[in-house]
Amino acid sequence: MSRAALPGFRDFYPQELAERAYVMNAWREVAGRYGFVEYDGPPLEPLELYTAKSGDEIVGQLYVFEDKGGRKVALRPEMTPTFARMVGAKLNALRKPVRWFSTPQLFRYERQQKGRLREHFQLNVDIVGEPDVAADAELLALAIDVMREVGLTASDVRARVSDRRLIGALLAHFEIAEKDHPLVYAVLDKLDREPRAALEKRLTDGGVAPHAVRSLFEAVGSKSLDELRTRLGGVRALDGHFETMTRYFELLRALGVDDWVRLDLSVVRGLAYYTGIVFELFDTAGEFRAICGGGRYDDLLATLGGTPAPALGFGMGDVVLGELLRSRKLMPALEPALDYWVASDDEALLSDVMTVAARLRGGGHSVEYSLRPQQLARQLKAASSAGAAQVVILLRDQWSGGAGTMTVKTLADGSERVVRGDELFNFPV
RNA sequence: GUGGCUGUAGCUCAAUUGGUUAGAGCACCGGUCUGUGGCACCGGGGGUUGCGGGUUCAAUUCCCGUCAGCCACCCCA
Repeated sequence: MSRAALPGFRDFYPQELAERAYVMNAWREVAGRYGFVEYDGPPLEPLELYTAKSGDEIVGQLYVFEDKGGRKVALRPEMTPTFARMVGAKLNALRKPVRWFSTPQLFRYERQQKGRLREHFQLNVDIVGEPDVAADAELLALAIDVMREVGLTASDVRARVSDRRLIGALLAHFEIAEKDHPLVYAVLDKLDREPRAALEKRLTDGGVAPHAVRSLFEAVGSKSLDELRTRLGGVRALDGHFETMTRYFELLRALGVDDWVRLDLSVVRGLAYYTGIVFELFDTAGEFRAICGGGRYDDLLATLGGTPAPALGFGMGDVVLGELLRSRKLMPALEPALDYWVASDDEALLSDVMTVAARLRGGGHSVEYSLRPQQLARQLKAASSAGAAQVVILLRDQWSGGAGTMTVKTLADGSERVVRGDELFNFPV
C-alpha cells in the first residue's frame, strides 16, 4: 500500500507552506487594497450546481460521489457557482457594486501535468452590479497589481485582452453563421499553437466561406486596437465595441497598468459563460500555462436562477504563479527565526531553563531550548541553526540557584552582556 | 481518457559489455569540545535500485506488466 499523497495532491512541508502563505498573503493584501472583502463557501456542493451551468460532460472532471443521505455531491472545481448563489440570495441587501474575493481550494479530476494538479488554491475576485467598462479595468488592474506585489514586472508578465461581443460582431460582419461560432472560437484559441494553414482548413472544412476565413485571420492578426480600427473602421456595427475597448485602454492607463496589456483577439477563454471583455495573464517567455484568466459574465446569475445582474471576475491559481516565482528567483526561502534560545552548562538546571523560557514566552517572545542534556557548544549550534537572535545562558557559577545572573549572547555579532533575571524580562524584543 | 519519455538514499548524481556486500557530495545525528555557535577533521543512521513478474549461473543494467512523474493531445483553473 502506497503512503504517498494521491496523484495531483500536495504535501505542504514547511517550506512549501511558507510559499503558499506568501502567495496567498499577496492576494489578500492586494484585494484588500482595492476594497474587496473576503468570503468563503463549502468545499462540497450539490452536483447540480455544476451541471446546471456547464452540462453533464463536466461530471467526468469532478470528484463526485453519493453521500450517506443519497445526495449526489461534488468537491468544488470552481468558485463562481457558489459565489453566484451566495450573492444571488442576498443581492438586494448588498451594497453595489459587490466587491468580493475568496481563496478556495479547488478540485478537478484530470490527468495532471506541470502547472496543473488535481487540487489548487485560487484567488477569485468578482464584481457584481456594475455594467460599466470601468469595472473591467478595475478588475484587470487588481490582477496586475498582484503580479507587482510578488515582484514581477511588465517584462515578465503580459495581459492579453479581448472582447467576446467584439468578436461576435466581427463574425456577424464576416457573415459567419451562428452555428459555426463554437468552431471559430476553438480555432482562435489554438492560433499560436497550430499552423495557420491547418486552422484555416478546419474552418473551411467546417463550412465557413474561404473569404470569411481570410478576413477573420487578418482581423485577428491585429496587434493593437488602432490597427484593428484602421482595418475595419468603416464598419458601423463595430463602432460601439471599438468605443468600449478604447475607453477600456484609457482607463487601464489611468490605473497605471497599460504597459502590461495588449489586445489579442485570440484570447477566447474556454468557459462558455463569458459575455464581454475577457483577459488572461501569461509569462512573456511563454514557459508556463496561463497565470490568471477572467472576464465579464453578465448572464450567469440569471442562468443560475438568480436575479439578473451584470458581473465579472477572474481566477488566479497558486500553482503556475508559484512555478513562475521560483523560476524567477522571486520566491522567498523559509528562514528559521526565533527570539531566544535558553541554554545551560549544567543539565541539573533544566527546570530553571524551562522557567526562564516560560517567562520569556509569557512576554510574547518565541523561545526554544534543548529538550535533552547537551554540551553547551551543541546548544549554541542548535540555537544558531534555529535562527535564534539571542541565547540566554544559565551558567552554574553565575546562576547560583536563581539568585545570580545570566549571560545573554547576541548571535549575530557574538556580543554578550550579563543581566539579572528581572532585567531580562523587561527587554524589548 | 489517448500517445511518448523517465524512475538508484531526504536532495543532486555514480556504479565497466549483465559480475563481490549498490557508492559519493549535500542534508540529518554524534565525536574531537562539561565557558560558548557558524569552520575543520572523524564517525553514524538512512536503499526491498518505484512495485510485481520474466530471461540468466548472476539483473540497478535486458524483456513484460503496473504505479508514479514529465511532455504532447483532450479540456481548462
